[in-house]
Amino acid sequence: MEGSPRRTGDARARLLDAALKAIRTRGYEATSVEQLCLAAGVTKGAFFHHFRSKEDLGTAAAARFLEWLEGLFARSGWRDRDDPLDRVLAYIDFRTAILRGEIPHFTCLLGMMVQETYATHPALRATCEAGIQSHLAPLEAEIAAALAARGIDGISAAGLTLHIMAVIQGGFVLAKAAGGPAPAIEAMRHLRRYVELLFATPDQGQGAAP
Amino acid sequence: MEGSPRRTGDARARLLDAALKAIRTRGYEATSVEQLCLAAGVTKGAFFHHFRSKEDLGTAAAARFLEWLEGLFARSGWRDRDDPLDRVLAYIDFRTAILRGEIPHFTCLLGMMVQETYATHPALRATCEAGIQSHLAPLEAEIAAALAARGIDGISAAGLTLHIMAVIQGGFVLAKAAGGPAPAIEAMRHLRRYVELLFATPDQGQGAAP
DNA sequence: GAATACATACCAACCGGTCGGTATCTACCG
DNA sequence: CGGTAGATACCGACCGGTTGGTATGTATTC
Repeated sequence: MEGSPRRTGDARARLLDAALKAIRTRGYEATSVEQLCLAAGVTKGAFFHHFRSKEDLGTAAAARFLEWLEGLFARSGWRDRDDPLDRVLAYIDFRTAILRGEIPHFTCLLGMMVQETYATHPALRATCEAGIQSHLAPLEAEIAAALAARGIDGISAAGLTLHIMAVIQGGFVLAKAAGGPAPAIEAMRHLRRYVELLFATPDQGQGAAP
Repeated sequence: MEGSPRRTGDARARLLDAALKAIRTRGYEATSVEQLCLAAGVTKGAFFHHFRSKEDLGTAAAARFLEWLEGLFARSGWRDRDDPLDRVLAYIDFRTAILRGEIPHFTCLLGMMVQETYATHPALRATCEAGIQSHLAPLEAEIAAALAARGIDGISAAGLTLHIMAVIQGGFVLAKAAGGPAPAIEAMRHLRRYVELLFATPDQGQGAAP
């Protein structure tokens, strides 16, 4: 009776893990619930016990991915520096350091899924957008602090945060096209240089004459 | 010879047009050949007369998209300036100017499709990669010329081209997440500033303000 | 004994793809 | 000039397999 190895209770987690891998590899639409069940070693009954629909699975997968991502970034210690600018650069450096190994291991489930579903599954689109925003919030706070510390105005923290995320997401796209992380790494190198340049510029915010 | 308005012969073009729209809206996997036939007003027989398979349609759609894109950029006249750097900036400006209207009208079929197929359809992945490279080649040439003209080394034209494309593709991802082009426009603004900063050599003041 | 956590069996709709047939145009022959 | 053989363009019924989803049954836990 004691220590009985219960197989029950883990079906949901196994399905979610399978979903993360599958969606990051083949995308949301190309991932069928049958394949997912097969990969997770459960049956369809288990799937629809834990998820009302495939879309519901997508929502849960987005949440799970975000959890995993936040754990990863928390462990990286990118916010441990004293200077806000150093934290921003540390974020970029960590993002670059992640770019190794197999493509599905470093790409973004939210970015992939939102592209497939923005026009067809409004709920999934909103979930992905919220997830990205949630991940970006602390970065934006650090950028705002860095801008304030150097007295730079004329540049919004939100805008620069968006730009950074664009380079990251675009890097993923190019990595998939190239079959490896090289283009993404190159793009991140330029991004770092931009941030350095931006904060090194002696006098900023002269954009009076467009 | 002349004149005779033949209704036949346009099925392929209609299918391709429908495919461009559908893939840019819902993606490759979520687009079924039956939906395509319905949208194009033809039957399945016509589809499989012109395309061996759905993957073949994907290849043809990529080629068609590239054709359309090249026509668009040729008409924009971004290479008409005298200075190579101005051409690069004109490319960025045109890319920014395009960011209007409905999302499927300005996003990239190649970037979308390659993400869905990089792991499952190697031929489509290669086609998309080649298409992106083909579009980028003239931009890279202008960047190389601009770097040479200012005597800037330590920066590769290919790398900077990749970075620019990453911002563009990432902008599309964020636009789909946000439901509008605003984040993409913001990212492009930063990209332009980066290129300006990069080419503005502090000790060599070449003030060619337009 | 009620709720939870699954498994099994099943379904209608849809998927990519095939196949036999037809209408139209072109090439060549006489 | 008419006839016809062949290629091209397209139609629409059909196929086996897969899709997301359901209905029901059963073992375990609280």
